[in-house]
Amino acid sequence: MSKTTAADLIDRLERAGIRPSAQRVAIAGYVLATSEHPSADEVWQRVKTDFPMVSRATVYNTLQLFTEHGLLRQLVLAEGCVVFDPHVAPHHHFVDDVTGRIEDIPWSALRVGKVDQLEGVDVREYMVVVRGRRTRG
Amino acid sequence: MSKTTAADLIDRLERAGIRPSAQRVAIAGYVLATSEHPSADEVWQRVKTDFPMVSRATVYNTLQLFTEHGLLRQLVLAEGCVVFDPHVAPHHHFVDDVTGRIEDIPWSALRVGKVDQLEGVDVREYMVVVRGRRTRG
DNA sequence: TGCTCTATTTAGACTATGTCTAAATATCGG
DNA sequence: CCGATATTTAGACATAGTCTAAATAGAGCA
Ligand SMILES: [Mn+2]
Ligand SMILES: [Mn+2]
Ligand SMILES: [Zn+2]
Ligand SMILES: [Zn+2]
Repeated sequence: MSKTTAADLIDRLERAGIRPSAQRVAIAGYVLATSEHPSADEVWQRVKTDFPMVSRATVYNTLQLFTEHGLLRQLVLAEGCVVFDPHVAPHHHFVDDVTGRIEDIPWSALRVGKVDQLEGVDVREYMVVVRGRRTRG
Repeated sequence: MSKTTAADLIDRLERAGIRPSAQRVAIAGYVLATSEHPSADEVWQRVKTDFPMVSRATVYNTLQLFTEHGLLRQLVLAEGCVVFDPHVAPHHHFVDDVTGRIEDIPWSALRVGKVDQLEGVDVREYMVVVRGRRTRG
């Protein structure tokens, strides 16, 4: 039953090399503990209930700061930002960190196992998303 | 060397149950042949070079129509639409089709093979993205 | 303590992009 | 051709990410 106290949060921010301002502690109190995978604006809405005067820019900047210091990851999974792919058969994707370009990986080029053993889900589709850099090729 | 002709495109649209208006054929001529994984606005910009008067609404509606008829897939992979995850260790994700909720799948729950055999890429990270519905559980 | 420099926060403008509407246009069946 | 339907259009609207200049808060030092 270890509840995350303000002192715990301050400690964590300081160990990450981040000065623990009141705003940053409030943001950390939500976003470092959630399992909700919130968008930046969702974090803003949520933090405002405890800290009404926090600005949108502070929340965005703080999330970026936490990410740079390894306390958060950014996942490109939010609905509403889609790209279109005329290749409708199952395949995987590679996203180039440098250019942002999305490339196809043939289904047979990777092997994914144990998907059918997932509990409590009715799987419609799945794919591997690989991120990195292109080398010579 | 089979170039996609307008007649081919019209045929494909008709077989999909879509009336082949001039705008739809112009949009199809780009988006059904590309390997670029474009966003809707990128499709709009591109199609406008050949068909300057096409409206944004038509492009968005047409992409939706093509998707509903199985000619396109929508991929949630575009940079700029991120969610934040305090769980920074490698893991996979399940996205609920009904609620949009993103849930963690432990790294050990799935098995991914042959990633190290990908040619021409320096892999920084990868994950499986599973989409579907929650059942009882 | 009070001063000065720096880090941080703020409001709000700005941009980009997805959505919606009502009117105009094109196409179809008869 | 005519009336009905399908499609397209311009532009308003909404949402969310970015940027800026000014205000505030905090740290280091006299
Ligand atoms: Mn998590
Ligand atoms: Mn493709
Ligand atoms: Zn693809
Ligand atoms: Zn996660």
